Amino acid sequence: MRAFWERGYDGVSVAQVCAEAGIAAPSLYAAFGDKNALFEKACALYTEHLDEDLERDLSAPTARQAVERLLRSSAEHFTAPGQPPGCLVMGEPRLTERRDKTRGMIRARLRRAAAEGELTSVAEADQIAAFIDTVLTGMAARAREGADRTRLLDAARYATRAWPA
Amino acid sequence: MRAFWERGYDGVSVAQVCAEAGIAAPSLYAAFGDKNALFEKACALYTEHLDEDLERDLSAPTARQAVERLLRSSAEHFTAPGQPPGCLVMGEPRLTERRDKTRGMIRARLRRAAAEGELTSVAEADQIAAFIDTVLTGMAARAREGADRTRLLDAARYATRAWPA
DNA sequence: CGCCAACCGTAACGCACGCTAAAGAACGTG
DNA sequence: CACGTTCTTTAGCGTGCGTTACGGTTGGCG
Repeated sequence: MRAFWERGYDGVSVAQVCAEAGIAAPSLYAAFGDKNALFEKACALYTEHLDEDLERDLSAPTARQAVERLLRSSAEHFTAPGQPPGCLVMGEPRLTERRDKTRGMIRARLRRAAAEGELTSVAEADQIAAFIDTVLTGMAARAREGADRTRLLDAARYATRAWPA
Repeated sequence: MRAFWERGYDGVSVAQVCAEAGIAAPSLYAAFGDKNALFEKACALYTEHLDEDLERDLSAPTARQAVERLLRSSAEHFTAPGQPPGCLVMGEPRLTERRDKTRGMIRARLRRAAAEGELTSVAEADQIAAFIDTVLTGMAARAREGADRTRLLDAARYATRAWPA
């Protein structure tokens, strides 16, 4: 998981995984099948607590608080010490499906806010969702190329000021 | 250039470039040297008009207008019809240097705004620069995975509302 | 101690890659 | 028409990839 997280599916060779894991290739193949299956296992491990964290953040009483929490915890996750910078899901081209899922949850939360009167319309909710998606994607990419936590949190803080109270 | 733009350096094989260009490998090697030199030529072509466009956008009278123009023209560039979606520079891990240059120009423009009193401090300028960097990076990534122009412009519009007038 | 089964590392396969040498075609010049 | 130059094509090199067959080692059990 660490290797895929750092360098992506195509950037990691099976030999490198074997070296980092301290085992030989046949053992790895006996345990996981092939590189694809190994990657899916790594993804499953990575995304294990992702949905609940997401739901926890998004369950805040107001959409503004929900987005604030989401952006803040994402910035912290993308720069967690002892872990690779960025996000395995955001950095992997083939995981479009998983990203769409997250986007759908954000959009749903904002549409709920529109239905509850916190936002003026569903259209506004979708636009803000697109904006938040963009910021999250950017934060992950910036983290991977070395942006530190402070800078990401700065970006997150300004992003939450984007729509009027 | 199109091939590298669409799929990145590692995602493009010399054989594919040859097929798309309608020439054989030795001709390509005679003309460009090797894959790296070809890529640098493609980058030079891509970035040819990039700095002037950037300076044109950033030369707006106020920093807010400068950022508005930059975000808007970037959103349009990332979704230009007949061209690959996204940005060659933003999508290529090895072009960190080029991205840093763009970031430096944005930060310089916002620091100027701080010096001129449009922003309250250099610290605020740097924070807004980090935010704008993040949004730009995210817009390029979102464009590459299929986000349409409308969505990117929505994100750009909300990003410009992030700091008070 | 002897046996069997499970495990592990070595070595190799087929393939695609970046790259290049040498054969062959096209073309202007005498 | 013959020739020399220039470009293109064919074919192949070495390397690293994902993957797997095989022989040696280890460890538990009678």
